[in-house]
Amino acid sequence: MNIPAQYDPSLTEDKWYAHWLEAGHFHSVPDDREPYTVVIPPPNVTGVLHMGHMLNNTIQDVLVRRARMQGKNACWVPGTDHASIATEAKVVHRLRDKGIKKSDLSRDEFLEHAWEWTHEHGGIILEQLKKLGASCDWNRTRFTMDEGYYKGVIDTFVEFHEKGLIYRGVRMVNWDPVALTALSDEEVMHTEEHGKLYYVRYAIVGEEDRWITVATTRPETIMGDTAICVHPDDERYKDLVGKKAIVPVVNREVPVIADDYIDLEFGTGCLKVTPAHDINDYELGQKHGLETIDTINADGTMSAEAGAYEGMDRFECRKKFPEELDRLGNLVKVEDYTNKVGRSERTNAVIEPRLSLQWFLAMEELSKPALEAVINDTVQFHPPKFKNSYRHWMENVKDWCISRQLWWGHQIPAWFFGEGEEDYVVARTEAEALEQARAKTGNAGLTMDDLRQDEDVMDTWFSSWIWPIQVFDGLHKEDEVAYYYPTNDLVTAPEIMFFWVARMIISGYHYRGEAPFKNVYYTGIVRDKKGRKMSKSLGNSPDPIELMKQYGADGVRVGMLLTSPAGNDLPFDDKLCEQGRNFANKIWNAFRLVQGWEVDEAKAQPEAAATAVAWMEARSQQAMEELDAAFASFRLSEALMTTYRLVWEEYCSWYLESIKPPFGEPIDGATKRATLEVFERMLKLLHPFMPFLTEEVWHWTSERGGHEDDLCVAAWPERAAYDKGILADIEMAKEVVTAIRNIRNDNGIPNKEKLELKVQPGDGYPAHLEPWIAHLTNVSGIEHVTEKVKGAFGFVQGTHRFSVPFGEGFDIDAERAKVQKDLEYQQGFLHSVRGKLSNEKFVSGAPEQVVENERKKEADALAKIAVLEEKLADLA
RNA sequence: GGGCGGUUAGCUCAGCUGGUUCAGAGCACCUCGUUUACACCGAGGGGGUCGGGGGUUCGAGUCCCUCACCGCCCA
Repeated sequence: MNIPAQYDPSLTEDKWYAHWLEAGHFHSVPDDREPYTVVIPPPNVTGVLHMGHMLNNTIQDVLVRRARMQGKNACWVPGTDHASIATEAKVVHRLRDKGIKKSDLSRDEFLEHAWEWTHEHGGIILEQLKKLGASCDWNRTRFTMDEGYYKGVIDTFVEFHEKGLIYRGVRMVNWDPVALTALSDEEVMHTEEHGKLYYVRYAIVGEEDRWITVATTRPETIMGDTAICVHPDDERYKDLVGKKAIVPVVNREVPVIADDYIDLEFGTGCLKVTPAHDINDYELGQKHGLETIDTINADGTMSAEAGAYEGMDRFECRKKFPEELDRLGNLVKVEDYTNKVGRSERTNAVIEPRLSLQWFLAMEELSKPALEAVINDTVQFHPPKFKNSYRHWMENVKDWCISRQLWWGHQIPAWFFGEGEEDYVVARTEAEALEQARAKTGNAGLTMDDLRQDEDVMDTWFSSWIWPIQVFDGLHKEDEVAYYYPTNDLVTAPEIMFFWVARMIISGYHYRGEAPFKNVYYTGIVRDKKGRKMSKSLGNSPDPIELMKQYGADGVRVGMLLTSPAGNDLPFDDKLCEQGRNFANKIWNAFRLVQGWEVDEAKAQPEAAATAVAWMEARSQQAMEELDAAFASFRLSEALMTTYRLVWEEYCSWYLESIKPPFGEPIDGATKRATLEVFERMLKLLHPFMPFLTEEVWHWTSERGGHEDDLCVAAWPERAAYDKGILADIEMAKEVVTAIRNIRNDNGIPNKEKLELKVQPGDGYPAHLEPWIAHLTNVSGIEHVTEKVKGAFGFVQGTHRFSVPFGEGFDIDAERAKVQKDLEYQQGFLHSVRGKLSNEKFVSGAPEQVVENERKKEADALAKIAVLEEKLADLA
């Protein structure tokens, strides 16, 4: 058998993935086992895999694979999100490239294009996840607009409407003038931007040369002003309240009103009130019964109300309008100013607050159990710091604007039959709608032609908020949802805590009476090494598929996990994947070594090997204990690191070196079997992190039968009690080995040259480790002596004194200097210990155990100092 | 403006209820090494006094106050 010296992922990964699929290892059906369920955060249907998906899905796969091996009925449901606004924007863009305007198409024609796009791109990202090794149950793949899911979304709308929780109302919404739709607050990003602050004066009616000056960042809205507002306590303007001011250019008389909403310090202390274009002004308008004049069209151009400016872009108008003000003598001054501007998350367009008729879901009552669940840890957040922002948001939750002026999505199931505010019905189907409309109007002759369905669609999140339920068709059937719901863990990004996580918890309580998952693991953002967010425009985002080609999927998975504790951003560097690849290679080579040993059953097990086997057994048990603890608290990078060190440090560097038979000689059967057993156990522990490599090696280490023998479904190793004594003993012995290696290193003594080792044993000296030490240090033997050894290197471990007699021509001065340095350190240490012990308050105040420890430290230090002083005298 | 989190080796991070040499890990770095699994390697090593200041305590990265800086969320 000739196994290549380097592991080549390209030869194994596709092979094993196909094998697992064929074996049906990822497919789940309800049975009598405990379920372990994860629903994927559905990526946008037209998206391509980026580093964020890599991180997120690697984590999910680790959790799912581990659960599967633990004997749970693991079910990871994949799928995609129709992503209403993002997808529609892409389709519009693509049509534009072909010279087609959305406005030239009918709704049906447009949707045809959108579906075409969806079918073309819909599968890509899921195929990419397979490369990563994601063990999703692909038979369960869902899409938020597939038939059953669509129906579920419509049903929720109708049901909430029947309950009176969904209502229609005129509200100030965040308007995206590019996408031509309303957005929820969560879809608006606020950034600081440089602008100007314009000071504009308005003439007061009936007063000679009396003016009132306001400061505004948005002069183009002046034509929509319907009042001037001052603070009721403001002495400067008190006498003007109740008078009228003249809006420049349009020469409209508006009242001067007073309201304590006004900030006395800002600008001039006077506010122009434009209820149509500012949320606060809108509220002021409501309160004071002001007129609303809309001067801006849906597409961001000026409306007919803007007179000569009609049709001009709002930003162009912002430049031009002040010029006219200046000519008329109304512009007092212009200052540079920095203020917060809201932009659309999707189109980056500056949001225009706009009044419109939208659908809303009343949130206050609905969200109460969802708030409680997170506060009392029924749903646990990892890391828990996110609980605070969750609470803050939930305590101030606003009604959810769920309508969007788009075509791609779930069309709102409302049909209008007249122009009156209440002239509509909400129903699951056209037939139901017609029936209801007939009843409502009392007109039995009404036909579908008399009904007009609402053009709008629902917010994307209004479909994904029922994801953990409806992927199992849980709104319509009980069989599967009863088994899989609630799911176990959700892995997602903190950015969508409000968009998605909070709302899933809300709908979970509403529909199932319990939260949809027990744990939420928040990943961080994958950044480049300079700490910048990865983005297309910066071109700093590596192509995950290329990365996997270069380092193997296992290498990339390890790379993603190495430095990303929950909630922390991940500064990504190819180096991390390289480390992952190197680790894979290390495991591969450990396997090559072990596999290559010929066994001689007649050979007795050497003592050193017996010691090593006992130690490795205990050490791997201890590591499993640590691993379980790390998983229990979702510290996955720590879990990986524990495994990494167990394999590389303990198994490869210490264990294998201590059982290696001399060159060309066979190994005894007992040692070989034990070595393979631990190795296979480690393969199991590694499998969730590195599924491909481990499955490959697994099939090399033993004869494997059918699919049920795959590592993918092998039983997770059982924990057992272990010998802590040998762990401590070996730690001491390792120090001895290192000390001798140091003597060789410092004095240029080759490993091949045998050394003598003498020891004056102290209390609890583990003599049984001597063969192990001798094996690793190439000493001819370990001799017990009762007196100090002259002419030797020396070191102390615990109370045991070791000596290595000098060979030919060693550097006595260097040795003396080293001993001197050591001595000074010990003296310093003794001094600090005695400092504590001579402190009356310490001795009386500290617990007995602590004081006792200090006394022991003192004794040890004294012993060491005595040895070192002797040594120094010896070397003089 | 409100809220939250952070500041520990060159980098990324551990460090739970204050007390064993607790100052740790991985990577990077330096020295040595062509020993028959692996140079995608091995052995060894240097490096931080825990952002600044103050306090509580016998004792503080670990608790409290304060300042500075950074990040995130919300308005």
